[in-house]
Amino acid sequence: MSPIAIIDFETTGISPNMGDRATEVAIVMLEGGQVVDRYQSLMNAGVRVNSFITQLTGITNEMVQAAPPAEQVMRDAARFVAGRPMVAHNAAFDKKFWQAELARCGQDGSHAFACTLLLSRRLYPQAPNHKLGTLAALHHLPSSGRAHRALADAEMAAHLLAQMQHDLKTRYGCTQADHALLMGLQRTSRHMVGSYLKQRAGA
DNA sequence: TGCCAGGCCCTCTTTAGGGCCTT
Repeated sequence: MSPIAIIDFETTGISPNMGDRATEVAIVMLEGGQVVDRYQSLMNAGVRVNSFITQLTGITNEMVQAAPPAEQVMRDAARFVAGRPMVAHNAAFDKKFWQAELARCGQDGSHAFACTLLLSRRLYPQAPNHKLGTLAALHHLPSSGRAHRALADAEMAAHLLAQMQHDLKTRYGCTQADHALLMGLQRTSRHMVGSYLKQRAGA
């Protein structure tokens, strides 16, 4: 199965349209249910990090000021992804920052994003909620660092995706739990999930 | 200091409102 790039951004806020910028990015490459490669870097976009964000993430102004320029980091990140299909938890958020930060260095960010939040709502409707930490605890996924740091969250999302691929194979008989199947599943109404997966399993 | 977005999804819905999720 071809690799999938799972990405997570730490940022100064929730909206690049309102001037928020990325402070850290991590990308984990998942292949055959295993993490096979990682990229992580803080980045300096020349903006201040407020106290709420520092408390949430542990990322300080000093850390950001000492980091490489955002454009350099984003070029490296794009090179690392190399056009592979992408996944994030609440992908609408990370996709916005991926596109906004790449646009600042004149690069195209129109990658196909699958979303573990949307997929979780379809595969695990019984979950108490669909926060990344809750789902990781629910599935007894390994944790590898402080939550709300990019690499730890990207790895957690990668483990969640691997769990989903496993469940798609063992519970629903989907032998090809690839990115195309995930994109189709997240576009499927939750009432149609069973018939969609049955159709894909038989394909 | 306090505030900001936006797509998805549910329901006491569809000519709408509000919670969830991300930082």
